[in-house]
Amino acid sequence: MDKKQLFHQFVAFTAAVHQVTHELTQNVKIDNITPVQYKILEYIKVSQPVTPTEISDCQHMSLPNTSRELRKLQERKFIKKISDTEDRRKHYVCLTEDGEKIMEEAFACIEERFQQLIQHASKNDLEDIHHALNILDEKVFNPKL
Amino acid sequence: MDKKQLFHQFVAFTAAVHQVTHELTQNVKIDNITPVQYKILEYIKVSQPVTPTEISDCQHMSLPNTSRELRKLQERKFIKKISDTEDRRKHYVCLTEDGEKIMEEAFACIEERFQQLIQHASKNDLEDIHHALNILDEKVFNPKL
DNA sequence: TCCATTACTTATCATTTGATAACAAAATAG
DNA sequence: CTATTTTGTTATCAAATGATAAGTAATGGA
Repeated sequence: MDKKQLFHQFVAFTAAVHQVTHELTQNVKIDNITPVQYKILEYIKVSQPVTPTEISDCQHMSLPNTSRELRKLQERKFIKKISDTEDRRKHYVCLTEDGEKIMEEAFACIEERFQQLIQHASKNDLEDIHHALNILDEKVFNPKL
Repeated sequence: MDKKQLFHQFVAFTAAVHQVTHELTQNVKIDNITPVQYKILEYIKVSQPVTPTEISDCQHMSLPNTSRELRKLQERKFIKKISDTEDRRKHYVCLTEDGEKIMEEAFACIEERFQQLIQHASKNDLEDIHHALNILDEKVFNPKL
């Protein structure tokens, strides 16, 4: 396996991944939420509780801009902030009940589309996919130091 | 393999893919080019010649906005337009020599980072990765109808 | 106690991006 | 030939995002 060739395959693959994730998420239309706000909610949903600094790092945006978007999400009652009892500079961000509700709906919508995507896969195919995801995760996308 | 479980693995995987592609491309800093413009150039690079309509569809942006960005890229001599001799409404967009140059540099930069990412992979690992990419492409991301 | 650092907020401004209307030219269908 | 459709452009406006300066409060170290 030539490493150069593998790179080209990798590029094509990531392009396909971006394309498909776009298709899966495009019809998730939460009322008046911007793409960046959705990304933040998605991150909170799977990682809560998180601090603004973690969101900032992970979503590649500055802390002031993160703070602004969090304020908007808080005003709309999708998230809440709890300050750390140890270090009172820190704030933990969580979804509210409303926030949980809309994110569960969003994920359900994405899952439905995902299931359509693999509807024709056999039991063996599913095993293969599972295994392939593991391999790539382990050897490329989540390399253990 | 439970399909629900597979979905969760899929979500985590795509998040990791986005994260890694961001890291691979983040230090590609072409002088004064916006993210959207870079995306367009990347698409032209791998698919040229392409029409504005194709770019518009593929990059999920309106034709007027596509046209605007193409004009800017043309003003900076990164791309050129050639009209179809058959159907003179159509314009084929290609990279100029300058455009080719900057995109080759960009890809070289990304490839370098990619090679770092897999530097510790054995010959067998590379085979595994190659195979895993094929499986996923075939069964999930480029499903043949 | 004083100073530096960390975590976060507020405010402001510029740029990028998205949305839409109006238009022109070429092709195509009736 | 005329009407419609396709392909693309220009112009304009609103909204989202990015960048930066300045400030607050809590922590921790000298």
